[in-house]
Amino acid sequence: MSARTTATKQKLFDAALKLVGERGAASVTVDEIAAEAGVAKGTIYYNFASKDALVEALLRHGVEILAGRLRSAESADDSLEALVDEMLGFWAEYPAFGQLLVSELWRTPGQWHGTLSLLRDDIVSIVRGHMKRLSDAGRLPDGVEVGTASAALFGTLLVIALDWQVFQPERSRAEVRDSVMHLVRGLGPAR
Amino acid sequence: MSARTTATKQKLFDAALKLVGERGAASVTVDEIAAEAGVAKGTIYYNFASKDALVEALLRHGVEILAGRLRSAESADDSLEALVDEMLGFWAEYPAFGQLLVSELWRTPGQWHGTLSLLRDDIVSIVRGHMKRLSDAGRLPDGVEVGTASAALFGTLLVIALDWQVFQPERSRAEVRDSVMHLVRGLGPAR
DNA sequence: GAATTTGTACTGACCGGTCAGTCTAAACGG
DNA sequence: CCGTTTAGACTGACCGGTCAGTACAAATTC
Repeated sequence: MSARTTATKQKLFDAALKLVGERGAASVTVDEIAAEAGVAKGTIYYNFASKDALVEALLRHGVEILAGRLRSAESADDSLEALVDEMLGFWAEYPAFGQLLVSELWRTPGQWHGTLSLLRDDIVSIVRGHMKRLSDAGRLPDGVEVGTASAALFGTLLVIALDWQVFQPERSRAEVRDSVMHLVRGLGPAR
Repeated sequence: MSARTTATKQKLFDAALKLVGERGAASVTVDEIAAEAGVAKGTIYYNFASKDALVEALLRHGVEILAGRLRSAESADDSLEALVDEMLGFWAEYPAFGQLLVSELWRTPGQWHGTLSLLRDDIVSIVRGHMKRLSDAGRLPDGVEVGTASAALFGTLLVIALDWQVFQPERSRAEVRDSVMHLVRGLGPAR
C-alpha cells in the first residue's frame, strides 16, 4: 500500500468518524463522507468494497489505536489511575469513536456485532491483564472478580467519558478522572 | 383517545421498540414496524405525525415507565441496593429500550438530543434525590458529590445492564447487582 | 506505464409520506 | 325496529425523492 493510499484512507477515516459518530452509520451518506474528506466518491469504492466495509475498517482502526495506547500506558505506569486516565484521554481525543462504539456495541444481531464482540474482547482483555497484575501484587481488595470488574470498568469509562463530553464539557480530564476513582472506590455505605 | 387507539399505539410501541432497539432507528423502515405490529402503514401515520415522532413518543413512554418504577421502588426500600436492583430489573425487562437509549443519548446534534437531555435529567434527578437522602442520613461516605455520582451511576448501570444482556446473559440479576455494588464500593487499592 | 484519483453521469432498489377509499359502531330520525 | 348519517380508525397502492453502487474516460502521481 503506497503512502498516497494510506493518506487517502486516513482522510476517509477522519471524515467518516466525524460524520458517523455524530449522526450514526445508517444516516450518513457515502456522498457526504466523500465531500467531507475532499475526495471523489469513486475513490471510496476504489479503497473499500462497500460503505459497511469502510465502517468496519474504521472500527478496527479505532480499536487498534486504543489498544496501542493502553499497552504503552501500562508499561509507563501500572496504576489504576494511569489506566483510567489514558482511557479518558483517548475518548476525549476521539469522542466520535466513542459515540460510534456505544451505539453499535450492544446491538444484538447488528451487522458488526461479530466484529465488535472481538474488538471488545481485545480491549477488555488488556484491562483484565492490567487488573490481574494489580490483583496479584495485592493492590486490589480481596474478592474483586477481575473478569467482571474489567468489563464493567471499560463500559463505565466509556459512558462516563461520553457524558463528560456531551453534558459536562467544562470539566477537566483530571477532575473527571478523580470522580471516577472516587466513584469506583468510595460509594459504599459509610464505614 | 379511544381504547382502540390506545391498543394500537401499544402494539406500535412494542413493535417499534423491538426493531428500533435491535437495529437502530435509522435503519428500520416504517413498513417493517407496521408489519411487526400487524397494522397497515397508514395506521402509523394516522397515529403519529412522522417516523421521528413515533420514536420520540417511544422514548418518552419508556422513560415514563422507568421513572415510575424508580419512584415506587424508592418508597418501598430506600437503600442503594434497591435502586440498583430496580434499574437492573427494568433494563432486563426492556433491553431494547436500553439499546435505543444508549445509541441516541450521546449523539451530539441528533434529532432527539433535546428531548433526550430532558429525559436523562428526569431519571438522573430521581437518582440524585435518592442519593441525597442517603447522604443526608449519613449513609454515604463523606466527599461524594451527589450530582456527579448520580449521573455516573445511571450511565454505569445502563451499560452494565446491556453488557449483561448481550455478553453474559447466563448471569442472574442478583449476581449482577452484587457485582455492581461490589464495584461501586470496593475497587480502590487494598486498604 | 501502472496504480490511483477525479468528475460526472447514471441506475435501480428502497423508503418516507400521502390519499382516496373501506370498515364499523354508535347516534339519529322516523 | 330499521334505514341513514356521522365520525373515528384503519387500509394499502402509489408517488417522488434519496442513496448505494456502477461506469468510464481523463487526469495525476509514482
